[in-house]
Amino acid sequence: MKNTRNTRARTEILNLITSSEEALSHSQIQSSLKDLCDRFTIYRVLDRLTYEGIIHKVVNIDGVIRYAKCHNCDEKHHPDHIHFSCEQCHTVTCLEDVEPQFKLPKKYKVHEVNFTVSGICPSCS
Amino acid sequence: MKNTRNTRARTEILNLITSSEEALSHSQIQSSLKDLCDRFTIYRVLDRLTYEGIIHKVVNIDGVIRYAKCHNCDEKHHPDHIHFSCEQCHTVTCLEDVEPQFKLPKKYKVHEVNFTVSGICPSCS
DNA sequence: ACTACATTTGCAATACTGTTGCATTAATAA
DNA sequence: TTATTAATGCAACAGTATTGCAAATGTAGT
Ligand SMILES: [Mn+2]
Ligand SMILES: [Mn+2]
Ligand SMILES: [Zn+2]
Ligand SMILES: [Zn+2]
Repeated sequence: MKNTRNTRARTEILNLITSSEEALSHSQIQSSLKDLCDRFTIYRVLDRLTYEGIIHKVVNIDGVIRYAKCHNCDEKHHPDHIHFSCEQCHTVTCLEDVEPQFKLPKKYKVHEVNFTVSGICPSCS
Repeated sequence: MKNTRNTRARTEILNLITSSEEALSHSQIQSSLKDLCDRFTIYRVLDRLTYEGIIHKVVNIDGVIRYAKCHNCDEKHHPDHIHFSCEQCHTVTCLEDVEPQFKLPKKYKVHEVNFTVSGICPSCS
Protein backbone atom coordinates (compact mmCIF):
# COMPACT_ATOMS: atom_id res chain seq x y z
CA MET A 1 0.00 0.00 0.00
CA LYS A 2 1.63 3.21 -1.13
CA ASN A 3 -0.45 6.31 -0.50
CA THR A 4 -3.51 6.27 1.67
CA ARG A 5 -6.38 8.65 0.99
CA ASN A 6 -8.66 10.58 3.25
CA THR A 7 -12.07 9.39 2.25
CA ARG A 8 -15.36 10.15 3.93
CA ALA A 9 -15.66 6.57 5.21
CA ARG A 10 -12.18 6.60 6.68
CA THR A 11 -12.69 9.97 8.34
CA GLU A 12 -16.02 9.04 9.90
CA ILE A 13 -14.89 5.63 11.12
CA LEU A 14 -11.74 7.06 12.66
CA ASN A 15 -13.77 9.83 14.34
CA LEU A 16 -16.14 7.26 15.73
CA ILE A 17 -13.37 5.09 17.17
CA THR A 18 -11.41 8.07 18.49
CA SER A 19 -14.38 9.56 20.30
CA SER A 20 -15.51 6.23 21.75
CA GLU A 21 -14.71 5.28 25.31
CA GLU A 22 -14.98 1.61 24.45
CA ALA A 23 -13.49 -0.66 21.81
CA LEU A 24 -15.92 -1.11 18.91
CA SER A 25 -16.70 -4.17 16.84
CA HIS A 26 -17.41 -4.13 13.13
CA SER A 27 -21.12 -4.54 13.72
CA GLN A 28 -21.22 -1.75 16.29
CA ILE A 29 -19.52 0.54 13.80
CA GLN A 30 -21.91 -0.48 11.08
CA SER A 31 -24.92 0.33 13.26
CA SER A 32 -23.51 3.74 14.15
CA LEU A 33 -22.66 4.73 10.61
CA LYS A 34 -26.03 3.72 9.18
CA ASP A 35 -25.71 4.24 5.42
CA LEU A 36 -22.45 6.12 5.20
CA CYS A 37 -20.87 3.18 3.43
CA ASP A 38 -21.39 -0.55 3.12
CA ARG A 39 -20.02 -3.22 5.41
CA PHE A 40 -17.27 -4.25 2.98
CA THR A 41 -15.82 -0.78 3.08
CA ILE A 42 -15.88 -0.84 6.87
CA TYR A 43 -13.83 -4.04 6.88
CA ARG A 44 -11.31 -2.50 4.54
CA VAL A 45 -11.07 0.81 6.38
CA LEU A 46 -10.51 -1.02 9.67
CA ASP A 47 -7.78 -3.11 8.07
CA ARG A 48 -6.15 0.02 6.71
CA LEU A 49 -6.25 1.95 9.96
CA THR A 50 -4.86 -1.06 11.80
CA TYR A 51 -2.12 -1.59 9.23
CA GLU A 52 -1.14 2.07 9.54
CA GLY A 53 -0.95 1.70 13.30
CA ILE A 54 -3.53 4.39 13.96
CA ILE A 55 -5.92 2.05 15.74
CA HIS A 56 -5.35 -1.35 17.32
CA LYS A 57 -7.23 -4.61 17.45
CA VAL A 58 -8.63 -6.10 20.61
CA VAL A 59 -9.63 -9.77 20.53
CA ASN A 60 -12.28 -10.29 23.14
CA ILE A 61 -12.74 -13.41 25.21
CA ASP A 62 -15.63 -14.46 22.96
CA GLY A 63 -13.41 -14.17 19.88
CA VAL A 64 -15.06 -10.99 18.61
CA ILE A 65 -12.54 -8.52 17.28
CA ARG A 66 -12.90 -4.89 18.29
CA TYR A 67 -10.98 -1.76 17.46
CA ALA A 68 -9.76 1.06 19.66
CA LYS A 69 -7.53 4.09 19.64
CA CYS A 70 -5.43 4.91 22.66
CA HIS A 71 -6.30 8.16 24.39
CA ASN A 72 -3.52 9.10 26.77
CA CYS A 73 -0.62 7.54 24.96
CA ASP A 74 0.85 10.83 23.87
CA GLU A 75 3.53 10.91 26.53
CA LYS A 76 4.29 7.23 26.70
CA HIS A 77 2.73 4.49 24.64
CA HIS A 78 1.86 1.19 26.28
CA PRO A 79 1.28 -1.23 23.44
CA ASP A 80 0.86 -4.23 25.70
CA HIS A 81 -1.89 -2.94 27.94
CA ILE A 82 -4.76 -5.00 29.27
CA HIS A 83 -8.33 -4.85 27.99
CA PHE A 84 -11.30 -5.34 30.23
CA SER A 85 -14.51 -6.95 29.07
CA CYS A 86 -17.54 -6.40 31.30
CA GLU A 87 -19.88 -9.35 31.47
CA GLN A 88 -22.78 -7.13 32.41
CA CYS A 89 -22.67 -4.01 30.20
CA HIS A 90 -20.65 -5.86 27.53
CA THR A 91 -18.23 -3.02 26.97
CA VAL A 92 -14.59 -3.62 26.20
CA THR A 93 -12.20 -0.91 27.33
CA CYS A 94 -8.47 -0.24 27.15
CA LEU A 95 -6.73 -0.11 30.50
CA GLU A 96 -3.78 1.74 29.08
CA ASP A 97 -1.96 2.00 32.38
CA VAL A 98 -2.05 -1.70 33.15
CA GLU A 99 0.81 -3.63 31.60
CA PRO A 100 1.20 -7.21 32.76
CA GLN A 101 4.58 -8.61 33.76
CA PHE A 102 5.61 -12.06 32.60
CA LYS A 103 8.70 -14.08 31.79
CA LEU A 104 8.67 -16.45 28.84
CA PRO A 105 11.12 -19.35 28.60
CA LYS A 106 14.32 -18.42 26.78
CA LYS A 107 13.88 -18.96 23.07
CA TYR A 108 10.46 -17.37 22.50
CA LYS A 109 10.42 -14.19 20.42
CA VAL A 110 7.45 -11.94 21.15
CA HIS A 111 5.90 -9.76 18.48
CA GLU A 112 2.40 -9.10 19.64
CA VAL A 113 0.37 -9.40 22.81
CA ASN A 114 -3.33 -9.71 23.46
CA PHE A 115 -4.43 -9.65 27.05
CA THR A 116 -8.11 -9.56 27.90
CA VAL A 117 -9.68 -9.86 31.33
CA SER A 118 -13.39 -10.30 31.79
CA GLY A 119 -15.55 -9.68 34.81
CA ILE A 120 -17.51 -6.76 36.24
CA CYS A 121 -16.44 -3.20 35.55
CA PRO A 122 -16.55 -0.37 38.14
CA SER A 123 -19.71 1.14 36.66
CA CYS A 124 -21.58 -2.14 36.99
CA SER A 125 -20.48 -3.15 40.49
CA MET B 1 -27.26 -30.28 32.03
CA LYS B 2 -27.61 -33.06 34.59
CA ASN B 3 -25.80 -36.23 33.63
CA THR B 4 -23.23 -36.33 30.91
CA ARG B 5 -22.72 -39.45 28.85
CA ASN B 6 -19.62 -41.07 27.45
CA THR B 7 -20.29 -41.20 23.77
CA ARG B 8 -17.93 -42.20 21.02
CA ALA B 9 -17.67 -38.61 19.76
CA ARG B 10 -16.90 -37.28 23.20
CA THR B 11 -14.29 -39.94 23.87
CA GLU B 12 -12.49 -39.46 20.56
CA ILE B 13 -12.51 -35.66 20.74
CA LEU B 14 -11.21 -35.68 24.29
CA ASN B 15 -8.49 -38.18 23.35
CA LEU B 16 -7.47 -36.00 20.45
CA ILE B 17 -7.22 -32.86 22.57
CA THR B 18 -5.50 -34.65 25.43
CA SER B 19 -2.84 -36.19 23.25
CA SER B 20 -2.20 -33.00 21.31
CA GLU B 21 0.75 -30.79 22.13
CA GLU B 22 -1.04 -27.78 20.68
CA ALA B 23 -4.43 -26.17 21.18
CA LEU B 24 -6.85 -27.30 18.46
CA SER B 25 -9.50 -25.36 16.62
CA HIS B 26 -12.88 -26.74 15.63
CA SER B 27 -11.77 -27.13 12.02
CA GLN B 28 -8.55 -28.89 12.99
CA ILE B 29 -10.55 -31.34 15.06
CA GLN B 30 -12.99 -31.89 12.23
CA SER B 31 -10.17 -32.70 9.82
CA SER B 32 -8.62 -35.17 12.24
CA LEU B 33 -11.84 -36.99 13.02
CA LYS B 34 -12.89 -37.34 9.39
CA ASP B 35 -16.33 -38.96 9.51
CA LEU B 36 -16.59 -39.93 13.14
CA CYS B 37 -19.38 -37.39 13.63
CA ASP B 38 -20.64 -34.22 11.98
CA ARG B 39 -19.46 -30.69 12.72
CA PHE B 40 -22.52 -29.84 14.82
CA THR B 41 -21.71 -32.61 17.20
CA ILE B 42 -18.14 -31.37 17.47
CA TYR B 43 -19.42 -27.93 18.46
CA ARG B 44 -21.62 -29.45 21.12
CA VAL B 45 -18.99 -31.82 22.48
CA LEU B 46 -16.52 -28.95 22.77
CA ASP B 47 -19.10 -26.84 24.59
CA ARG B 48 -19.80 -29.71 26.96
CA LEU B 49 -16.17 -30.46 27.74
CA THR B 50 -15.52 -26.77 28.32
CA TYR B 51 -18.59 -26.41 30.53
CA GLU B 52 -17.45 -29.40 32.57
CA GLY B 53 -14.03 -27.81 32.99
CA ILE B 54 -12.19 -30.71 31.41
CA ILE B 55 -10.75 -28.61 28.60
CA HIS B 56 -10.32 -24.87 28.28
CA LYS B 57 -10.76 -22.33 25.53
CA VAL B 58 -7.95 -20.32 24.06
CA VAL B 59 -8.85 -17.27 22.01
CA ASN B 60 -6.06 -16.67 19.57
CA ILE B 61 -4.85 -13.29 18.38
CA ASP B 62 -6.75 -13.75 15.13
CA GLY B 63 -9.99 -14.41 17.01
CA VAL B 64 -10.02 -18.14 16.29
CA ILE B 65 -11.05 -20.17 19.29
CA ARG B 66 -9.02 -23.25 20.15
CA TYR B 67 -9.29 -25.88 22.83
CA ALA B 68 -6.66 -27.44 25.04
CA LYS B 69 -6.23 -29.66 28.07
CA CYS B 70 -3.56 -28.90 30.60
CA HIS B 71 -0.86 -31.57 30.94
CA ASN B 72 1.14 -30.94 34.08
CA CYS B 73 -1.54 -29.33 36.16
CA ASP B 74 -1.91 -32.30 38.49
CA GLU B 75 0.10 -30.80 41.31
CA LYS B 76 -0.91 -27.20 40.94
CA HIS B 77 -3.34 -25.78 38.40
CA HIS B 78 -2.54 -22.47 36.77
CA PRO B 79 -5.78 -21.33 35.18
CA ASP B 80 -4.43 -17.97 34.07
CA HIS B 81 -1.43 -19.15 32.10
CA ILE B 82 -0.18 -17.61 28.87
CA HIS B 83 -0.69 -19.06 25.40
CA PHE B 84 1.84 -18.69 22.66
CA SER B 85 0.88 -18.42 19.01
CA CYS B 86 3.70 -19.02 16.53
CA GLU B 87 3.49 -16.86 13.43
CA GLN B 88 5.51 -19.37 11.43
CA CYS B 89 4.24 -22.86 12.27
CA HIS B 90 0.84 -21.49 13.38
CA THR B 91 0.66 -23.61 16.48
CA VAL B 92 -0.91 -22.37 19.68
CA THR B 93 0.47 -23.86 22.87
CA CYS B 94 -0.21 -23.59 26.58
CA LEU B 95 2.67 -22.19 28.62
CA GLU B 96 1.30 -23.56 31.82
CA ASP B 97 4.12 -22.29 33.95
CA VAL B 98 3.86 -18.69 32.83
CA GLU B 99 1.34 -16.69 34.78
CA PRO B 100 1.41 -12.94 34.19
CA GLN B 101 1.33 -10.47 37.07
CA PHE B 102 -0.86 -7.39 36.85
CA LYS B 103 -2.71 -4.94 39.06
CA LEU B 104 -6.12 -3.69 38.00
CA PRO B 105 -7.54 -0.44 39.40
CA LYS B 106 -9.63 -1.00 42.55
CA LYS B 107 -13.19 -1.73 41.57
CA TYR B 108 -12.69 -4.26 38.78
CA LYS B 109 -13.83 -7.82 39.52
CA VAL B 110 -12.01 -10.47 37.49
CA HIS B 111 -13.68 -13.72 36.46
CA GLU B 112 -11.75 -14.91 33.46
CA VAL B 113 -8.46 -14.21 31.75
CA ASN B 114 -7.23 -14.73 28.21
CA PHE B 115 -3.60 -13.96 27.55
CA THR B 116 -2.10 -14.73 24.17
CA VAL B 117 1.35 -13.80 22.95
CA SER B 118 2.35 -14.21 19.32
CA GLY B 119 5.79 -14.40 17.78
CA ILE B 120 8.27 -17.13 16.93
CA CYS B 121 8.38 -20.34 18.94
CA PRO B 122 11.60 -22.14 19.95
CA SER B 123 11.19 -24.81 17.26
CA CYS B 124 10.97 -22.19 14.54
CA SER B 125 13.82 -19.91 15.62
C1' DA C 1 -8.99 24.30 -12.67
C1' DC C 2 -8.04 20.32 -15.33
C1' DT C 3 -6.06 15.91 -16.04
C1' DA C 4 -4.04 11.49 -15.04
C1' DC C 5 -3.91 7.76 -12.26
C1' DA C 6 -3.76 4.96 -8.31
C1' DT C 7 -6.69 4.25 -4.41
C1' DT C 8 -11.06 3.30 -2.63
C1' DT C 9 -15.72 1.97 -2.97
C1' DG C 10 -19.98 -0.80 -4.04
C1' DC C 11 -21.68 -4.94 -5.43
C1' DA C 12 -21.86 -9.84 -6.40
C1' DA C 13 -20.28 -14.10 -5.32
C1' DT C 14 -18.47 -17.13 -2.16
C1' DA C 15 -16.67 -19.30 2.05
C1' DC C 16 -16.35 -19.99 6.78
C1' DT C 17 -18.24 -20.04 11.48
C1' DG C 18 -21.72 -20.93 14.64
C1' DT C 19 -26.66 -21.73 16.58
C1' DT C 20 -31.23 -23.82 17.01
C1' DG C 21 -35.38 -27.01 16.42
C1' DC C 22 -36.75 -31.51 15.86
C1' DA C 23 -36.97 -36.40 15.01
C1' DT C 24 -34.05 -40.35 15.81
C1' DT C 25 -30.44 -42.85 18.18
C1' DA C 26 -27.99 -44.46 21.97
C1' DA C 27 -25.98 -44.32 26.88
C1' DT C 28 -27.11 -45.13 31.52
C1' DA C 29 -29.65 -46.43 35.63
C1' DA C 30 -33.13 -49.22 37.59
C1' DT D 1 -34.46 -55.67 29.59
C1' DT D 2 -36.73 -51.57 29.81
C1' DA D 3 -37.48 -46.65 30.75
C1' DT D 4 -35.53 -42.37 30.67
C1' DT D 5 -33.24 -38.67 28.89
C1' DA D 6 -28.82 -37.11 26.90
C1' DA D 7 -26.65 -36.88 22.52
C1' DT D 8 -26.60 -37.05 17.58
C1' DG D 9 -27.70 -36.00 12.65
C1' DC D 10 -29.87 -33.12 9.66
C1' DA D 11 -32.00 -29.00 7.91
C1' DA D 12 -32.45 -24.35 8.14
C1' DC D 13 -30.65 -20.15 9.23
C1' DA D 14 -27.69 -16.16 10.89
C1' DG D 15 -23.45 -13.88 11.37
C1' DT D 16 -18.72 -12.96 9.91
C1' DA D 17 -15.30 -12.30 6.51
C1' DT D 18 -12.69 -12.30 1.89
C1' DT D 19 -12.04 -11.50 -3.07
C1' DG D 20 -12.63 -9.94 -8.06
C1' DC D 21 -14.03 -6.36 -10.82
C1' DA D 22 -16.10 -2.20 -12.67
C1' DA D 23 -17.15 2.42 -11.25
C1' DA D 24 -16.24 6.35 -8.41
C1' DT D 25 -13.25 9.38 -6.04
C1' DG D 26 -9.07 11.56 -3.78
C1' DT D 27 -4.60 13.53 -4.78
C1' DA D 28 -0.56 15.11 -7.12
C1' DG D 29 1.20 17.42 -10.99
C1' DT D 30 0.48 20.52 -14.56
MN1 LIG E 1 -6.26 -1.01 23.83
MN1 LIG F 1 -3.93 -23.35 28.11
ZN1 LIG G 1 -19.87 -2.97 32.94
ZN1 LIG H 1 6.60 -22.25 15.51
